[in-house]
This record gives sequence, C-alpha cells and structure tokens, in this order.
Amino acid sequence: MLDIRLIRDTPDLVKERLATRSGDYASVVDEVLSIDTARRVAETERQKLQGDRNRISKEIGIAKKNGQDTSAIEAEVRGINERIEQIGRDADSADTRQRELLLGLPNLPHEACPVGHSAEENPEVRVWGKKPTFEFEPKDHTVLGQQLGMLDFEAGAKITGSAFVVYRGQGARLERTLINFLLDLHTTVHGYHEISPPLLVKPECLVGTGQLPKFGDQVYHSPEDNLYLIPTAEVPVTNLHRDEILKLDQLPINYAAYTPCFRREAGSAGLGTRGLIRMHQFDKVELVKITTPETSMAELESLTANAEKVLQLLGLHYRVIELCTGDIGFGSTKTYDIEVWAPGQGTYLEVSSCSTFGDYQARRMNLRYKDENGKNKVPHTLNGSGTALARLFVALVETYQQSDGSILIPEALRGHFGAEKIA
RNA sequence: GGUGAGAUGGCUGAGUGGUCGAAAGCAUAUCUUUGCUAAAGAUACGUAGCCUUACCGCUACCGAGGGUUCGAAUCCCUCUCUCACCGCCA
Repeated sequence: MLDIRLIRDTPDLVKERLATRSGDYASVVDEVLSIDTARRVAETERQKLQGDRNRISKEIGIAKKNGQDTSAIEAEVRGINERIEQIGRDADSADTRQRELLLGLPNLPHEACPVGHSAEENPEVRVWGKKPTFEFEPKDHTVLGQQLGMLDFEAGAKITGSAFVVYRGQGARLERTLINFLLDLHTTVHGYHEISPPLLVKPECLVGTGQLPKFGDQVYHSPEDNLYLIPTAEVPVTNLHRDEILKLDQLPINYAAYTPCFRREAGSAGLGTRGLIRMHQFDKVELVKITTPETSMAELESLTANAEKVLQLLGLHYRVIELCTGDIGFGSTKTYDIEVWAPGQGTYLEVSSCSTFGDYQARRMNLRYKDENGKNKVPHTLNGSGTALARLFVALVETYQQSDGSILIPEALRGHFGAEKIA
C-alpha cells in the first residue's frame, strides 16, 4: 500500500512512476486524492462534534450530582448525536473507499528498476556456467521421468486433475533430497531461520502480501472456513509479524521455509507448458527478509546471491535478469529473476524471483519497527525463491541425463540422495 | 463437538455506568545524587487519526462487531481467540 501522505504531497511524482508500469493508474490516484479530501473534512467535523458531546456529557454528570434538572441539555446531546451519525456515515464510507482504492494501487517501481514495457526489455544481469553439450539428442524430463518411473502424470490427473503429478520411487526421493539440500544450505550456510508454517491462511494475510483483493481468482479458497491455500510461503512467513512493532535489534529477520504452493493458474491453461513446468501444486523453498529501509537494497543482492548458490552447487547453467518496470510484480519495487537452463526444453526456466517490496507489504500488514530514536517506522520486506522445486527438478534431470537414459546425481546431492545415479 | 474460566498499555495487574487512556508494580529511557559492580530520587514512557511550520490541542481505541444510555473498559447480544476438563481423532 502506498503512503497516503506521499500521494497527497507529491501526486504527480506518484503518477509518473506508476505510468512506467503496465496498466493505467492515473485516474485511481485522482480519485484517491478527492476521497482523501472529503474524508478529512468529514473526519474533522465528526471529531469536533464528538468533542462537544463529551464535554456536555460531563456537565450532565456534574449537574445530576448537584440534583439539577438536565432534560434540556440531554436533548441537546441527542441532537448532536444525530449529526455525528450522519457525518460519521460519510467519514466511514470515504475511509472504506479510500482503503479499497489504495489496496488496488501497485507499488512504485524503484528508481533503480529499469524502465521498459514488457518482458522483452528485461536486461540480462549476468550468466553463470555454460549450456551443457550432448552427444545425443537430450530428452525432455517428461520422457525421462516416465522411463525411469519417477513421474506419473496420468496418476496425478486421475486422483486430482490436469497439472497435478505423482512423484514415485527415485523421483519422490530426488524431490525430498532437494528439499533437504535447500533447507540445509540456507539455514546452515546462509544463516536463515527455518520456518514450517500452516498452508492455509486467513484472507488478511493475502491482503498483507498483496494477493488480495486483486488476485483472488488465482488462489484456492475454502469458503466454509474462509481460508486460502497458500500460493507461496511468502504469505504465511511474511505475515508472521503482521500488526507487530519490531525492535530494531530484531532486524534483519531472515526466514527460510519449505512449503508446497497452490496456484489456480486461472486463465493460463494451455499456455504450452509441458510436464512439471506449470503445476497447480509445487514445492518451493522460500527466503523472506524483513529489513530496515537503509539496508534493503543490499539485502536484495545477498538474497539473490543465496538463491544463485543453489544452482552453482548443483552445477546448473543459469542467467539472472532484472525485471523492467513493465514486467515487475504488483507489490514489487525491484526484482531479479533467476532462470535455469533446461536442455530438454531448449529454454531457460524461471526458478526464482527475488524482490524487494520496499514498505509496500509492511504498510498493508501494519508492520512497523522502532528506530534508534524510539519512533515507529515502516520496515522493508523482501522475498525470493530459493528455489522452486519442480523446475529445478526439470533442469537437473535434463542436464544430467546420460545417453543410456539414466540420470547422474550431482556431487552436492549424493550424500543426501544416497546414490550416484538414477537408472 | 460439549462444559467451564478468561481476553485491559512491553509484562504483571486494579478498575461493574460519569472528570479513566485507564491505579499500582515491573521493564525501558534520560537526568540527579552517593568515590567502582550496585542502590536511591526526579522526569518521561501505548497506537492511530485530525488540526498544526512546530508546540499545544482534539478524536478514537481496554479481543472484534453490534446494542442500551446524555455518558460504557464497566450493562446487553453476537462472534473470535486462549486456557482447563470431557468427547473424537493423525
């Protein structure tokens, strides 16, 4: 959520920055401004009337004690109360409307975020490793997975539906190995605090991180309980501190969490994805940080480096791109995507998206911290995948496939996995 | 699911209709004093909004939402959560 004071004081700047995104928000900003003015007029009037009522009511108390007749002033207060109710309705509806509008406004792209219209204009930041070469035609992970009995898409469709998969045997073992490997790396080497959160959350949590109210159709919902299946661990983990005032010495907070993620992917059916690449349910290890505003940009770099380390240790070729203003997510102010090379696909696959949200999420979830002067300030939140599992599985299997159809297990995983290859 | 108890400021904990945003203690910060570690005293110390250059001031908030009343932390209703016991269960 944008700071209303920022919009009030510098509306043109806000519009200008929002204009670099896809989507037109200028009229929303204008509506926020006019609502804000109306709201404050009504609010001031209401508070004045409430003050009158409080004062007179006290007088009544005193007069009654002295045995005086108070029926006349009681009637006066009744009149004030009617006006409070009227003006209060205006103030409340303006307040509600203003909040609705603010929740529908995306974050301002950071000055450091490259300006551009679409994904084609995302600059490449760096490349690690080289595309592996094969003396045979590399196979797709769906072929390899089914040959080796690791992936059963028919079973997934049978018990749940399309875009669900059953991992079996060595496939299930590899998935479990990767989860342990990632969590161990981030908690032990990178120093993150491990979290294992609930997978169902209240709507407030999704408002806090930005999925609601605008993107409710992408999330699974249980109406009887009014609970949502998490689309990413970002939601429960960041909301751990919703409505809290953190102490300065608690920052930065670094959390790592493994969870399954559930996404309806409404509107993206038949986008030409094969196999594991776009599923309704997938596993992910997520990294979340809460930092002071001063350090968030540096923390974004280290967060991205922590995610990259995964691919380096697994020996997987990847590139890092920076999202331009036309392509960054709704709540993000700056984002790096990490894309791993998948030989069987002949493309790069996004396995991590590392973003800083500035104070945007913290405002939405009413998260604050006390600075060194004891003043409440709004911290910054960041998160990035470290990494998504299904696509990592794809890249791993396709990169390490052998001519005989077996899969070599990279050195870093052998201890966890307990074998050198899958055959 | 059932029964009972509870929900007040960072914590403990008073407060059952009027000057209560809320006693007291603890914790914290600053200052003063006593020649160290320590102790005593003074002051400050919730969140948000409105109005303000600022100070001041005003308003709201005692789990949440409604209601009664001139006036509610206090009375009534609904809900949520916590704890205990019972039932059920991985």
